[in-house]
Amino acid sequence: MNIPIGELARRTGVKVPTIRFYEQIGLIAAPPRTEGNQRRYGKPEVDRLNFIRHARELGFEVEHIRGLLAMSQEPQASCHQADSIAKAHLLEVDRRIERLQALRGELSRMIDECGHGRICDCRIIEVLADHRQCASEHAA
Amino acid sequence: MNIPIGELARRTGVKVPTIRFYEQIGLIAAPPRTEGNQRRYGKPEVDRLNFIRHARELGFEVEHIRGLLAMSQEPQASCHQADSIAKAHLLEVDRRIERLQALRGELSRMIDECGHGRICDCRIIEVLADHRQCASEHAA
DNA sequence: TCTTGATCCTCTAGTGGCTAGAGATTCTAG
DNA sequence: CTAGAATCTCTAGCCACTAGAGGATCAAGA
Repeated sequence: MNIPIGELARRTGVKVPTIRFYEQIGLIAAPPRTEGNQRRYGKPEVDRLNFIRHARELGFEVEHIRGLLAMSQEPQASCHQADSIAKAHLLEVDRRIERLQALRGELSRMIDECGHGRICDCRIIEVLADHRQCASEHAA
Repeated sequence: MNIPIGELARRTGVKVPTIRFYEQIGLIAAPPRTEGNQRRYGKPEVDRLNFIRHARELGFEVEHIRGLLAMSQEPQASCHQADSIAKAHLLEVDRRIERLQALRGELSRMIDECGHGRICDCRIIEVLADHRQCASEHAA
């Protein structure tokens, strides 16, 4: 315990200025300070920050994360509300997965079909150039 | 030909201010203007913008797109670079899908349990907070 | 105790990739 | 000729950081 900000950064992979930024926007609470005005953190902050980092990596917006955090910290709160928030999140997550999988398919198809030769035969470029014509004609 | 910017926007799905922005950052060339200083585009710009839009939708960064565009204009060059840009991107997409699926599982578990009246053991935070421990121990 | 160098502080400004809005001009159909 | 849609430039804003200046504090060793 009594972790200084740099150590917190090391443990969570969130950079020091970003931690201060999160405090500023109220995503994490302002921790106690030393006599000399330096921040000191505890174990809960490590968890919370790790959570935030993963959620950010997953592409959730800060506002979204605020909701998830709030939900997780009110175990006694009305189940109705938590339920509907969670369901909305689930829907959103499903949409994301769907889109990423479509994207994945397209990317990997592109890569497969790239003959590793000249640009003029490279499907990566071709596919990006025009989605609708790529299977049919390319001589005008 | 002689397409005004709004028409270009309609044909490519890229918004008017975004087209001007792309010109500003040099992603597309400054087109000729009318007497009255309005931009007029031709067919090549439509293609180029479509390429850009599609690549952006696939999540490629502008700098990557710059590279892909440059490559596409040297048809004799090797497509090795395009291939590696796309592969790196694919890896990233895979990582995202994996994490989202973990989150999805946890969310839907929560929702199930919520149906039974208890959210007091919500583990959303744990799941996202520390990826490495979630399968093993959660009683300290 | 003093010093040194790593870490910390606050503050302002910059980044990417747009997006919005003001206020003026130009184009085009009737 | 005119009305109104589209265009122009410019500035400022958005989100989620990131960088850097300039100074204070902390911990370990001499």
